[in-house]
Amino acid sequence: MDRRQRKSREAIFKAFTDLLSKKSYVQITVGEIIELADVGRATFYSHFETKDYLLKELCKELFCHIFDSMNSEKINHRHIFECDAPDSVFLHLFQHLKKNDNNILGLLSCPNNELFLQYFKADLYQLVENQLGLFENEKNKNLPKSFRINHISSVFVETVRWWADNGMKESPETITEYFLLSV
Amino acid sequence: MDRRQRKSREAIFKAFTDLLSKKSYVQITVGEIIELADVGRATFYSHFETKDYLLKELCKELFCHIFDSMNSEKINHRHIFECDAPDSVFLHLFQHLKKNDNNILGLLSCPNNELFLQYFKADLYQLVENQLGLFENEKNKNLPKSFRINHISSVFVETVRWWADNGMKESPETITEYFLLSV
DNA sequence: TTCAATACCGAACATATTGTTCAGTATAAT
DNA sequence: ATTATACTGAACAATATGTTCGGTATTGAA
Repeated sequence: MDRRQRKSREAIFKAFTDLLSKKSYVQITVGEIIELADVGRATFYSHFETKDYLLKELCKELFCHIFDSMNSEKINHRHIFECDAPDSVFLHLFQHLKKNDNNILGLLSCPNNELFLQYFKADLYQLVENQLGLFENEKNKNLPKSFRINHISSVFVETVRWWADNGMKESPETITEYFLLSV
Repeated sequence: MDRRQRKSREAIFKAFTDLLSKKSYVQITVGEIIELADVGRATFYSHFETKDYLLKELCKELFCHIFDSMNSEKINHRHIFECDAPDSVFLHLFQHLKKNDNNILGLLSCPNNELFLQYFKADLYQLVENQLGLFENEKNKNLPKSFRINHISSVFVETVRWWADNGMKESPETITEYFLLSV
């Protein structure tokens, strides 16, 4: 990719995430983004069809980052620890969220974040589906599969939201425990 | 209240809910509402500060309706059945939702419904808090109270959302069972 | 019935945002 | 050095929001 393109793209992302830490998605205008990113109006629209697409792209980047680093960490850990604890993948996710890379938590807890949650959950569904066996017990074994996937993903998101709304005082380990106890 | 006021107000509500059954909240413009309601622009703004306030008022009316009728039904039932089944209040809620009064389900499952969910949950929290004892078990008894209230309310909302997204094929009784098994 | 209060009308208005266009300029790759 | 391509920035049309105001119609009370 052309260096100019990359620079513009990154400037827009940076401006966008900076603004997201201050106000909610719907309150942010394209005018603000390009002013902060210091790029021309036409440049913005040559990169992103609309503001929604920008959010979509941002989510994609975030999840690539989180899931990739999660996978690589998992592979690394496998060399150190023999055990592959059932909850490790969610613990990792909570740990990444605590770092709050790129204001992802702001997106989770701000109003009018439905669009973001949609993307977040879509990725989460895959993860949960792979780990579905871990959550099976006497009570839930007869519930429809799609119901259980939706349920577990939702509980995860809501756990993060509660955590964020209450100042993230608990450690990732504690939150993982809360999550596993309530799911 | 002046009859004219009442008529305008109801015309606006009706137009709004009609539009909500066809498109999502953000896609609806004030212009469309007043055209369908057949009221002047100034009239709309003399009734509702913004479109968001209109949604807020609509939610308020819906919940008053649901909660009130729930309470009155509960009182009526108490005369017939001696038993006050622990799940009855949620079953009642599911039943009301199945009727889909005023396209409330459209609001639940449409994109960009965060604002509505906010109001929905706020009312739900009260209900859940009152019924919190019903959900206590060995696993969750040590979790923070606010976490549990948020958890149960979220699971309720997500259960309804899943139900609606899958065509509401299950009966309110079945969904109540799903809810109670997974919460 | 009369009358004062008030809700409504509707058009015009200022303001803000979105997304497009285009001619000119700067930068990259080869 | 040349060609291709990305950026600029201002202008533009289109759309939506929320306000204002003079005139009209309805209401509720005397």
